[in-house]
Amino acid sequence: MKFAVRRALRSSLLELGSGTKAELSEQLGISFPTVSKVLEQMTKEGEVHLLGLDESSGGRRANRYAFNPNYMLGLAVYYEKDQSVYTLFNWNGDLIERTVEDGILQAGPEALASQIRNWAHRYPKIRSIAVGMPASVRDGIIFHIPSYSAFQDFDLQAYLEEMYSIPVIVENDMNAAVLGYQNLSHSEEASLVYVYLGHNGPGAGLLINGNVVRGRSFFTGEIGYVPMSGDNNLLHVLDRRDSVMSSLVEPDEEQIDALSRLSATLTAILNPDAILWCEHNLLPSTLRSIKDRASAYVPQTHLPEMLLRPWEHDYIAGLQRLAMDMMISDTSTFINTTTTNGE
Amino acid sequence: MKFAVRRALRSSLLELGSGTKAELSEQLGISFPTVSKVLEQMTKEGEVHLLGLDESSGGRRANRYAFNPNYMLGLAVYYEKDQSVYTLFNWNGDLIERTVEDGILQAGPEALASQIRNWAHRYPKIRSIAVGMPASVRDGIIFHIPSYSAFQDFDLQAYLEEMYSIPVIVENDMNAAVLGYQNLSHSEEASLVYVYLGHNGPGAGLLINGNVVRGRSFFTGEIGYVPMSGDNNLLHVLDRRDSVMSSLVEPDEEQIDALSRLSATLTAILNPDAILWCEHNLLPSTLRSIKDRASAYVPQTHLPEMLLRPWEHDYIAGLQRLAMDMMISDTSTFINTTTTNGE
DNA sequence: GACACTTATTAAACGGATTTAATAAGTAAG
DNA sequence: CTTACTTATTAAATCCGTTTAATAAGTGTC
Repeated sequence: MKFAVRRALRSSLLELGSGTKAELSEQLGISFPTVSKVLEQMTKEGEVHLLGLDESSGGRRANRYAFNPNYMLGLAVYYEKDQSVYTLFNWNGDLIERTVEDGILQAGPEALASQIRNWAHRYPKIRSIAVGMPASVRDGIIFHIPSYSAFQDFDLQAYLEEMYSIPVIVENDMNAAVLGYQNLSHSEEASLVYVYLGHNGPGAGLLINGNVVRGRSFFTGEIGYVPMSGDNNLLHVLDRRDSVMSSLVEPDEEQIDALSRLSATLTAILNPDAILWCEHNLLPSTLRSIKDRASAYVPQTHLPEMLLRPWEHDYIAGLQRLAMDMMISDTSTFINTTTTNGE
Repeated sequence: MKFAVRRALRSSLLELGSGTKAELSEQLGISFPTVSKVLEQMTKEGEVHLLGLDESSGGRRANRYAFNPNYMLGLAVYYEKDQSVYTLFNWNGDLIERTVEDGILQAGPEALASQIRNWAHRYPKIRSIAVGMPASVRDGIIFHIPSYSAFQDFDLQAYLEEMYSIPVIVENDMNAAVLGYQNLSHSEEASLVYVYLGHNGPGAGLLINGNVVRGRSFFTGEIGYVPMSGDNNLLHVLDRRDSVMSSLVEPDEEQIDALSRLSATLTAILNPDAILWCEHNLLPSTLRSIKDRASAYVPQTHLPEMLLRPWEHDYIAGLQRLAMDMMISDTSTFINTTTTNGE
């Protein structure tokens, strides 16, 4: 059986928005008859719609096809201490519904699963769920989570997949955010660092040549430990007052210097394409100071782009992208047609 | 035409040393008849030899095949200021011939090509050439080379391939070394940092999740710029006396501290599997001091393996691996043996 | 040493995707 | 309105690797 062709067609249609059989065949390097047959089947199943006829380019007019954006839905969720944010979206990335609930992490996996159950029942078209967690994650297993011991070493992916028979992916918050930026900026092969300076201490998500870096012991991105001048490290410098966030509204010289050193260090080691900072952590003027000062440490031409970014937005975008990736590989239509628990 | 099967057979035979048709079919997931046909062809061409019959496992005894190690040869060369090292090896990685010539970089590409010409003529079986250079390289083009302006922005790969019609790959010295270590340690997906502390200032080769990192502007691994305490950076600290190498035979406290900070920084940012140091740069006791001190900056469990390595050895191994990769994909036998008439 | 049994290899049938040919649908010129 | 030409789609033939069946080559037993 050839899901492969269908997968390829899905991602091409996603990329192009719409396409004729000839275009798709050309783009994918798959022969016209094969594309034609699979597309025919997808049309019959309702996954693809016929948009109409193209303008003639001199001969017979071609049929133009597009994905039915509501054929599958994806659910992106992230959990933080004080809130849980659910985003339901369709194939186009359009927002269908968004709700913000209270924080639920302290209640453990069951509580989390029961909130998700709601969504799965209300929208049987949900074909994938992407879950963001403030934790180290590999292969769906939560390896290191600071304050919520119920999740420690818990295989959240298997747990949820078992429960709802829908593909689930679990990802760390900063990794999801950096994937989100990658997706929004269409930089497939880029090396990116997404820096977060928040309540739980600083942290970073790393993408190198387009791939997430996790590290041998899930310690990647623990930039709080980067040594600074004297006996300090970055965490010490940033955390000298009570709240990190408020302190950086008016950062002192040493804090600016520390972030410049971090930028220079990242440049000298990785030479990334961009460093992304959360816009609620830094003022634009602060970022300018950091950039200026960093060029004292490292030749300016090698400094990456430095941008202030809306973190929640990128985070959700990353989760959406992960959910989309799973939907592209979805095989459920081959096995049987959707069985829904009516209301 | 299906090179793919042949390529797969080559790499399987390389990995296993030898195999029966059934084993190879099993290992590759390719059907027995297909394996059989291609292997038959390879035997006819001399690329593969029949070793003999296996012991019976209860029924008919199976034919065992192995690669003819001398069917193709690879040439690995690296150029440094004072010497040029040529290594000729066969499919098994056995050394066939090794010569060390005087440094030739200052003479420019033509001189280099004429030395290579010698080898190509003496050994027409050479099917690939891997060239190591103390320079930033991407796609065979030399982008940044400190003292040898004749090579600046020169497409060395195209130049040599054009000249000898043999696949050529050009790679940076530290990148080749880290690839060499990866190969020798059989760690396909590892993240590794290979640190060099030498005459031209410190530098590092980075492998992340098994892939070479080059950086947006070829600045990856320029660890001399990593900021240290006060206004120093790593280069300043190491380079305070005339020769870096001699200074590190008896490094002072500050130099040990600098290398510890570097190790801690790499750990906090990348959390790699190993950091490799050139054994001619550091004494074992120095490395122990660095390790001890690094654990003051970063929790010890997250520190990578730290090893002293024979740099030239790893460098050559990396070049050999690159040459081997090209030989596995070699297609030249298809071109000149299109007519297969019996005699 | 014939016979049953196991495994390797070879030969033939099958299937799926591609290449090639045929047909349908449209445009523009005369 | 017919004809020549262009392009899209459908149908038939082909190619290639796999699945399946048949044959060859051993081993051990009675």
